[in-house]
Amino acid sequence: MSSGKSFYVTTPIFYVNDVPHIGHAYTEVAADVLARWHRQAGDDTWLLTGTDEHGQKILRTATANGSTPQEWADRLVENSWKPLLKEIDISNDDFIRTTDARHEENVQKFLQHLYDGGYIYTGEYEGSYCVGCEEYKQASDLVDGTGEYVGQQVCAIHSKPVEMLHEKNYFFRMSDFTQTLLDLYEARPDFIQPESARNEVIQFVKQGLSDLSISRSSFDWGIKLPWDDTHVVYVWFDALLNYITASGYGYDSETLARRWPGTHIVGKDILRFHAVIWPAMLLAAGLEVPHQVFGHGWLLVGGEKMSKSKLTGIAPNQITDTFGSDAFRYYFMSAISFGQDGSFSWEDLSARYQAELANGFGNLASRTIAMVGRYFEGVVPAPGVYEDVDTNIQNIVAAAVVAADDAVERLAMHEAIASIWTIVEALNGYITETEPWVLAKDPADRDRLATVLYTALEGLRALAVVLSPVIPRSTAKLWTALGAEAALGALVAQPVRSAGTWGQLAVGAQTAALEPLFPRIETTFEDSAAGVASASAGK
RNA sequence: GGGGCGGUAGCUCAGCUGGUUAGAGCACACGACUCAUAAUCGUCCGGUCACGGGUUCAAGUCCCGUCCGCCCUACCA
Repeated sequence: MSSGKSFYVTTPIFYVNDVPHIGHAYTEVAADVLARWHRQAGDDTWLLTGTDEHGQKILRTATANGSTPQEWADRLVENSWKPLLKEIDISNDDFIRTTDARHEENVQKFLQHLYDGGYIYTGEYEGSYCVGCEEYKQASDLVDGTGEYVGQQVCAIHSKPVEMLHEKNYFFRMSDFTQTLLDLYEARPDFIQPESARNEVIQFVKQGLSDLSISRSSFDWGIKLPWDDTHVVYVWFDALLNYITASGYGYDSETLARRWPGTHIVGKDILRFHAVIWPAMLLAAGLEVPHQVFGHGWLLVGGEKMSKSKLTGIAPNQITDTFGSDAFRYYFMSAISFGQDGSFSWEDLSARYQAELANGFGNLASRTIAMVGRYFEGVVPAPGVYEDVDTNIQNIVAAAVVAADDAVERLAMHEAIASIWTIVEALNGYITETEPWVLAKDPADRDRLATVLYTALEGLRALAVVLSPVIPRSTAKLWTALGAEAALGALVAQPVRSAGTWGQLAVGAQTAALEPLFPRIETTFEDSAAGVASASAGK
């Protein structure tokens, strides 16, 4: 399992104060599908996710809820975030919290290292401070005043003027890295993907980078600067470091060398932090920059970025409760081009579930297993002489596996699934064309019948293996029904890159009856515009 | 204001470095079949490729402009 090359993939860490929505789940699923695929490919895979727990906002909510920030974070991690991972079957190898000792201690080491290297200096931060909010405001948070404050800029929340305050801060010399970063983007076109994201970052950096204020002294819920404990480190500086503090930085150089550099899957909103600030931090510390930063798109509901305030925010369990985790994973991975924005609608989800999972893949498994049960007492029959229609299937399977692996390598999960689906379509056509139910009527066609059903079973075997990273639950059921485990071992241990090699299913193995993998679901949409749907599982 | 991306069949989207009659899935209609989750298979229907210029033997595909949509514009997520 660990003999292959390293594949270290990360998700952003959840800001614990957020409410889990399908956007979080989407990122997690994408990273998880990649991780599962690489694991089955034999790569030395590591999937990291976790939570970001520092910052003034969390301190404030915790206080408002009558608890300490640590207790507050603990509660959210256990009640919201870990359950989310379970709900959508995320196979993370580690879960880091920014309040972990391994994180806090080594963030301090990192800071000290930069400080000693001369990359951090004392400066003065100047900003518009709102006394009501007790925080600095950006220009976008200010509006024109009215009434007695006409002509002034006021806080959008309190409608009162802001004060210009000066505060001693420590700054990171990020500006030093402007050219180095541009050279990096130039030398490694795949460093930032997709192309659109790369363009945006390059244009931004070309304007020149400023130094970054990395400390705060107005509150204390954060990691203290080792040389000045009146300051805590800026939350992003803290958060980004999770990717290396989780894998040995500062305490286990062997593990760090084995994992790092990693591949970061992020939403395009936080691309800049990962593609600009983070590499600059690493360069300053003399560490390798990430292998790749991939910025995926937004999920759009009704053509707009979904949001709670517009009632388009959707909790993952609204979907999984009705359609199941596999359907959730399949839908978002197949229906949306990874990297681009994608439209979500209940109608689309429901239609694809029905057409692709239930009628396409699920029914293919049902009809095949049922015929083997009926015509061969459930025993995998020995194939006879292969004809052109049969070898054609073999070729399609082999080609699909190669294409899928190539697509996953490019993080194009949607393309991978499309390639895999050519097998589903080919097999459904194959069965219709070869008419095993007709062959079954004449004993003289017994051999031919065996060949046809073995071909269908082998196709299903390959499908189970390559779809396992995407829809782990249903493929596991299929694997059991195929009676494959005895001879081949666990599904998750099946080497995905050789899934196309024909004839792996053991002749004589006992198959088992299969309940519908994706049962028909009757849905009604009461108010699809608002993203509200009621659905009930039908039988 | 600056920057990025997009505007292709009813819907969701493919169309790479320009090259024969612009593709897929879904939906719709019709036909075949009955192993299967009223599933499957086949066929038909459907587009002035946002708009206006330009380059070219040839443009959805390159250039310019216009209109429309989404996003970013960084320091306490």
